[in-house]
Amino acid sequence: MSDSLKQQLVWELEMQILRCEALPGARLESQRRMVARYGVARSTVREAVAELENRGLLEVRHGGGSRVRNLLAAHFPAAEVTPEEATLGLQVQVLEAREALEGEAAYYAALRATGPEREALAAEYRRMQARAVGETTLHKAKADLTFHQLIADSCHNLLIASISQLLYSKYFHVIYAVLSGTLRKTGSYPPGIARQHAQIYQALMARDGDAARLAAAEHVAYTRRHLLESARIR
Amino acid sequence: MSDSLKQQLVWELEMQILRCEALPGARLESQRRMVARYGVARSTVREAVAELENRGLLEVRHGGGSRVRNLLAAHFPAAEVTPEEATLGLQVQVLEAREALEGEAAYYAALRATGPEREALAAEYRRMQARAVGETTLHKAKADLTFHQLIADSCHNLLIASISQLLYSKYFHVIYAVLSGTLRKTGSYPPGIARQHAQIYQALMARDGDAARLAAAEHVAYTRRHLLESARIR
DNA sequence: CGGTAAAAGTGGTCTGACCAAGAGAGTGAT
DNA sequence: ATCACTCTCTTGGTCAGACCACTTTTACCG
Repeated sequence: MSDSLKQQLVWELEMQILRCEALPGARLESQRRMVARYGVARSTVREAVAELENRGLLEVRHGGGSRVRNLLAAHFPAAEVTPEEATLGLQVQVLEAREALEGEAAYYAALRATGPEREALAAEYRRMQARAVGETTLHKAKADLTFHQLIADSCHNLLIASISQLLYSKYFHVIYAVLSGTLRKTGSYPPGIARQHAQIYQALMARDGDAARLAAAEHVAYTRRHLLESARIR
Repeated sequence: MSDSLKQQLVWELEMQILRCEALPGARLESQRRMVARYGVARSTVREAVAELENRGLLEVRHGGGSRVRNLLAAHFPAAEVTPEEATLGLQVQVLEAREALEGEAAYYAALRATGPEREALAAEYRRMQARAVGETTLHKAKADLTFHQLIADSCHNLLIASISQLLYSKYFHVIYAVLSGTLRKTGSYPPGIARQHAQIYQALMARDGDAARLAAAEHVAYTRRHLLESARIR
């Protein structure tokens, strides 16, 4: 017994989401474009999209398009951590999580990133380098996270992409405190950071998963060492 | 901010189900009749119905219409109890559950049954009386349960109606064993049964909740006494 | 560079039609 | 009385095209 056209479209769109072809936060293709792509009626598209919205996978806005939801967001309703809450202990915890997460993200991104994703990584890396001179600490922190989120987005693991997105958004002030605290105490951007970004980037382009994982983990470990040493100097 | 037409219809239909205006197992109004009743487009109706199907409240069949699902069925996936499994101990347990359930069902049905529901109860009661002569035990058991299910359906408590439906269908062979076992041992239909049905019926028609509850509970207690006495004779 | 307005894009709803599946009624045979 | 079969009607599924309402994007002006 074959499934209805609507059900087939539901599965097709669901697979796109699960396979990270449509990432959390990203716009889903418009209903009219789906009509053209799949050759079905707009009412059929609407029913399929409505089912995914109902199941919590999509957020649909009248006139505003449909977006893929972060499926973990509902399980993590904590508010964004404020600068005042960004204690040293919490900074260490966030770095621990990042070390575990970003190593694996880099590993799989090295192996799985598609052509367009690699190009996006290259463009973002160049943009990050070009802006390394003269940018404020806030911009540097944001550029760093944009780069890492791109890596997470390119590893084709919906959980890693979703967790990264939540981590970087909810704990942005903690991550920013790590960077700005280190800068305040050492007077300069730690020189290893740029080198490590380069190592991560080169491993990604070389599709060397092990090297990417090592470089990413060392990148975070290096930051943690700096953080703890700076805390000791006080 | 007002809700969409679809959302309004979803809530309207959901309320019908929760208020027992559309009972578990019953056919929902067809899509075309909803178009006429609510003055909205058929695609709007379809989207509303699809949402309720997706949430598990409805079962929709191509060409076969939509039916209200028993929301407890999914939590009670046990198969129907077979005649061989209908032990004396299980018969007693079923009677205990019936005593608790049917007393409350009768109470609220007495207070809440609508005009058409009272008419349906009256018609079913007359039909049950008319067929009391010459019917097989199986028919008598089924007529008895039809009457009690009607009472449950008329009490406007979705949980009571749903539990009753599951109890009468999954444990039909246990309930039938109670009746046929009593008949086998005493040689006749216990005379109190018809009188108790009459008492229940009269209390319902008089909208006497307390009397209905008492009569319904006594009806089951009487059946249990007979069952246990018959078991002792063996 | 910022603000505003217009245009374009998007979702929501509608009308009317046609296709496909199932339910119910009627009839005949056992 | 029951079962099987056929036909009709009802029901859901899908479609094309149109229009309304909301949001986003673009272009222009100060």
